[in-house]
Amino acid sequence: MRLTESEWQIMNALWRQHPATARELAEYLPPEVQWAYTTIKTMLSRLVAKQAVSERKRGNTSVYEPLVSRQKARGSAVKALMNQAFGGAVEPLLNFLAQDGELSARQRRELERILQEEESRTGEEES
Amino acid sequence: MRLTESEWQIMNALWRQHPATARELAEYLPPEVQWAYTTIKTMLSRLVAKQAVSERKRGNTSVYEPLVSRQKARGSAVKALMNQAFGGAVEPLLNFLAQDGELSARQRRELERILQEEESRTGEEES
DNA sequence: GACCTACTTCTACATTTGTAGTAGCTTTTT
DNA sequence: AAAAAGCTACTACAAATGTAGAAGTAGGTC
Repeated sequence: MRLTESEWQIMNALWRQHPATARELAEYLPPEVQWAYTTIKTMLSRLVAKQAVSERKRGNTSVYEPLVSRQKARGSAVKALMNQAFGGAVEPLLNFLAQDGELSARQRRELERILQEEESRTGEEES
Repeated sequence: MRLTESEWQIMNALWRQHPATARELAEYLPPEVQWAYTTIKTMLSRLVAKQAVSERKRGNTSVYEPLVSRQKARGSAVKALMNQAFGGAVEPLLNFLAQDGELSARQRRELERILQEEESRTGEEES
C-alpha cells in the first residue's frame, strides 16, 4: 500500500479521527493544508479505489474510515525508504539516524553502541 | 533535493562508481533494472537539471558525477518520511523500528530502552 | 412548490514520473 | 570516403499526482 504525500495528509487526519465525513476531515488536516472540499473528496475517492479507506453512506453523505492501519502504512513507507536509500537493510538507516543530529547526544551514543555490538557479531555493513 | 524512485537507482549507481558515463552506469545498476540506454540518459539529464549530478564532456561523451552526497540525499528522504508518516519526529520512527521485527531481538530491546529513557525525561510522545 | 444548501459524481487539466524512440552528429572502421 | 557504431539532443507519451470546477440531486426552509 503505497501512499502519496497528499494521501498521507488525508490518512493522518483519518487515523486521528474516524469515522469522518469529508467535511469533518477538512478540520483535522494541518492548517497549512488548505484544500478545496472537492480536492479532499477526490483524494478520498482515490483512497477508496486503492482500498486504503472504506466509504459508507449515512443519509446522502459519505462517511469514511481507514482500512489500512497506520502501522501498516508506516511499515510500507519505511521499507520503501530502506530499499531505495539504504540498500534494503535497517542497520544503515539506524546508523544514519545515529549520526544525524536528530537525537539527543545520549540517545545517539547508545544507538551507536547497539549498532557496534551487532556489527562485531555479524561482520561489517556498508557505511 | 527530492529524488524519485528511478532517480535513486541512478544515484545509487553513481555514488558507487564515479565519474561514470551513461554506458558505464548501466553496468552498476541492479540487474533487475533493465533500462534502455536512452532511459538512463533521460534520467541523467533530469538529474543534471535538478543539480543533483554534474555533466562534463570527455570528447563527445558525457561523464557524470554526483553533486549531492549520499548523506544529504538520505537526510532529505528520512526527513520526508518522518514528516509524512511520523509526525516529523524521530522518536516515533525509532519506536517503529524497535517494534518492526527488522532488528535482532537484542537490538530491539536496547533500542526500546533508549527510547524509554528519553521519554521519562521529556514526557510522552505519540504512539 | 420554489429556493438554498450541502453533498455527490464526473470531468478537467497541469505537472511529474517512468520509459523509450528518432534523427542527426562524431568517431571508428573497412 | 562510405559504412558502421556510438553518442547526443529532442520529442513522445502513458500513467500517476496534485488540485479543483461544474453540474446534478436530495433534504431542509420560506
